[in-house]
Amino acid sequence: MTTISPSPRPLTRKGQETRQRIVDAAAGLIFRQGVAHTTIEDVRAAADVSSSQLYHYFDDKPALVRAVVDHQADTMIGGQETFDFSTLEGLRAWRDFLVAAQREHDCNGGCPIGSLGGQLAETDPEGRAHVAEGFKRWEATIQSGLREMQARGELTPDTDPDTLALALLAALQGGLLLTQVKRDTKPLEAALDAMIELVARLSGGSW
Amino acid sequence: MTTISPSPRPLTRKGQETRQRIVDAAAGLIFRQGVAHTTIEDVRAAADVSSSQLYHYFDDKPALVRAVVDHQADTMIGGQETFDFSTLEGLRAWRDFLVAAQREHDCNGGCPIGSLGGQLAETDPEGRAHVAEGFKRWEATIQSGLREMQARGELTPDTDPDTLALALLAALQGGLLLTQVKRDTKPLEAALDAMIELVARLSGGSW
DNA sequence: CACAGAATGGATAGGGCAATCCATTCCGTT
DNA sequence: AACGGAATGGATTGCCCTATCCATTCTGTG
Repeated sequence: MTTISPSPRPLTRKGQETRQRIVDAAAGLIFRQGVAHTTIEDVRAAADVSSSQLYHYFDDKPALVRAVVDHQADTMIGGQETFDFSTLEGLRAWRDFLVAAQREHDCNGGCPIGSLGGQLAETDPEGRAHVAEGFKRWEATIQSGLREMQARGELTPDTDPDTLALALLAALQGGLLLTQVKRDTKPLEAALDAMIELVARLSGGSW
Repeated sequence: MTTISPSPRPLTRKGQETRQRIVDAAAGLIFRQGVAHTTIEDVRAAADVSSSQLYHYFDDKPALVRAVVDHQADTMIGGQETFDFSTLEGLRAWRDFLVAAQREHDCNGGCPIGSLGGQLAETDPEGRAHVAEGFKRWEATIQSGLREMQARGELTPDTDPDTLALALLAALQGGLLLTQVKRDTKPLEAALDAMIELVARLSGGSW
């Protein structure tokens, strides 16, 4: 579900499949090697297409990268629909899931969206906008959980669920970055545990 | 104070000045445009040196980038020596300082070290190691503050100050990343306020 | 002052990579 | 079956950028 889609180019089924294959290949390569070190030739080979196909479906490399950003946002957000952000148990299950996922990658790659943010923010304004949009959608899912929590009276009335959701997402991003750099899941664990602990304590105090 | 310095090349005063000029120029450019979009030619022009000088002082571009990482770590950590991490007022003053600093840059650039981490982690193992080292030093200053706080009895005995310091740093990094991507200081404020609120509440509860 | 090594200048090679171009083939529609 | 547009193939262009090379000028030391 791409939020920013300007040109409704006519695409046959086969075309959509090819396009998707390109995006998938690009997403994998970019996740593993970063934007700058992923060449069009790399993507071309990995997706098993010709270079003209790449430029048939995408105007240029930045356009492909934007498609990857949207794709990663879709994947990431979709993969978390199973978690319940409106209970402490749900939040803790989410935390365990995220930590396990990092361990599986040996702490490589960081956040599929966040790491793109750091790479694009100062060099690709449009790409940055797409990342911001992805974060916004992600934030929304956390927000709705916390709002529900508050509606049930399990969160202090003077707590702003939206601000708390933003803080939670920030802690997650920072935890992932530190984990990626240190190749150790401790930072991610510490960051999420701390924020969840705060949520727990906000079920009674004031903030 | 570079922690990793293998080759003690003989340098005259003039040489050191030139080298420093190169690192300063590179640091500024990289902060503003990222590693990949900063060319040796850019640095050469900004530092007003010849290309042979660049390769006289640095083996290659990655080596220059490592020097920049160390330089940014020194700068960042040095610039925070004035803050007292052992009191809530100190932490809040630090928070205000960081937020103000981001506002001054119009939320551009993100964290001088953290943003480098995201760019180097998967493509430059040595660079990543330098970033990790920088974080380690940064962490240490926060740790000592929180330990002192605990020693004064202002922090619950069953709180681990080192883990809390790590969480604080993670929240900061995530806040900076989101702030950079959204071009809005709210994420940084939310992240730091949340963590400081937790610290405040850990002056009485259990964790 | 003479010598060695450091510092500087500038030109250039050489590789990598984004993007273009011209065909050719496939596919749906009438 | 014929037509138009989509999809594909692969060669090629042209630029950007890292790194090297050789020559020349400083600077400190004995």
